[in-house]
Amino acid sequence: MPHTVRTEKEITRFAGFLQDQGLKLTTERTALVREIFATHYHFEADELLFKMKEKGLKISRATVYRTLELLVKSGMVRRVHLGEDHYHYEHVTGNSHHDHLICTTCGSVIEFHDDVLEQRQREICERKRFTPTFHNLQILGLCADCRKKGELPDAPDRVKMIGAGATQLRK
Amino acid sequence: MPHTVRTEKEITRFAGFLQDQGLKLTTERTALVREIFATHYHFEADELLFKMKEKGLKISRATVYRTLELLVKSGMVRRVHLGEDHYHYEHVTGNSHHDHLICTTCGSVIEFHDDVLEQRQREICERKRFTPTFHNLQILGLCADCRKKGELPDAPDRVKMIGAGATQLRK
DNA sequence: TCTGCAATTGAGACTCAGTCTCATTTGTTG
DNA sequence: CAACAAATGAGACTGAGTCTCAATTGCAGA
Repeated sequence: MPHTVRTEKEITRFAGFLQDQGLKLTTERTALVREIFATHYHFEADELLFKMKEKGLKISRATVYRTLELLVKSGMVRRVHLGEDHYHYEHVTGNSHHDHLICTTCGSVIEFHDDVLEQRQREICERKRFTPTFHNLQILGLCADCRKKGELPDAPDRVKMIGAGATQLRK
Repeated sequence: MPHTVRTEKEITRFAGFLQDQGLKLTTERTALVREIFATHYHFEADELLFKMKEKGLKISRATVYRTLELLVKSGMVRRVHLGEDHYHYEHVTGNSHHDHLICTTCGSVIEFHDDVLEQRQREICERKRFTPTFHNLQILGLCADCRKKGELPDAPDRVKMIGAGATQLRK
């Protein structure tokens, strides 16, 4: 599979970040960035580990987590809560910030961005003399498809997720 | 320490819920509800376990988690993410829903509620034909006090928390 | 091109929140 | 008060994520 121009650009971007920090661009890091930017949904750390293994690249769990941490620091990847009890990751492309509608029945995730919401949040912070750096909004509920199928909303504490994912990934 | 009328009322409410479900009101559950409704900040499950132990009531971890689950189901307690990698809990009193401003420097949590924000979220859901059941908004940043002290905002992925809490709670 | 060495890696031990099991105990209904 | 389902405690277990340390590797300078 040929690497797209896009992913190669991201590798260059990451290389620049690493250089600035006096860190090194290794083959493992390169492979991980390539995979992450070829993935267009929210993924879990262990899922990424598993996919690398599938491709015959043996990269340790520690390296996966370490690289994700660097990518988050560089701003190229975001770590998000999607109603489950562990993190998901998503790559950040260009215009960047968005929030999530999460279907508690089928697990699908709809991204959205709304300037009115953002502006109102800034106003609230101002009133409370709070300096925001980041925010995180998940709306849980039932997507149009599940609604149509006559599903009933789950209790909000019982969010099950579908995943492109692979369970029992370890060892 | 005398139990307030308020907490006794909550016990009655929980008893009603349990009865409806064909479940039993045990001494452990009563003690936990009392403690939870006497606590006016966001607490962790292990913190609750530890406080019970401190009071000489030995209630197992399993019971603490099981009771919290029931309380969440009954709507009397809410499980929230506060930027850390595990859950916090808060009791729900009366008018209920709010969101959180979380200081990434000192860990303080400011609650707020804003109807404009809520209304706008409903509009967004409508436009996406999504049926919301619940939402969750955390704004991370720097509180007024930390701002005054000249603290700089942490990276958003590095949220440390103060706690009224007790580390090394197990066993 | 080669060298030196700090940065990086992998393997696996470890942590920590949360779940599960099962033998024993307890609340409630008849 | 008996019967029995529900609940409990102890501790084993799980799964995500972190840490350690010896071995390896990228890269800046000779």
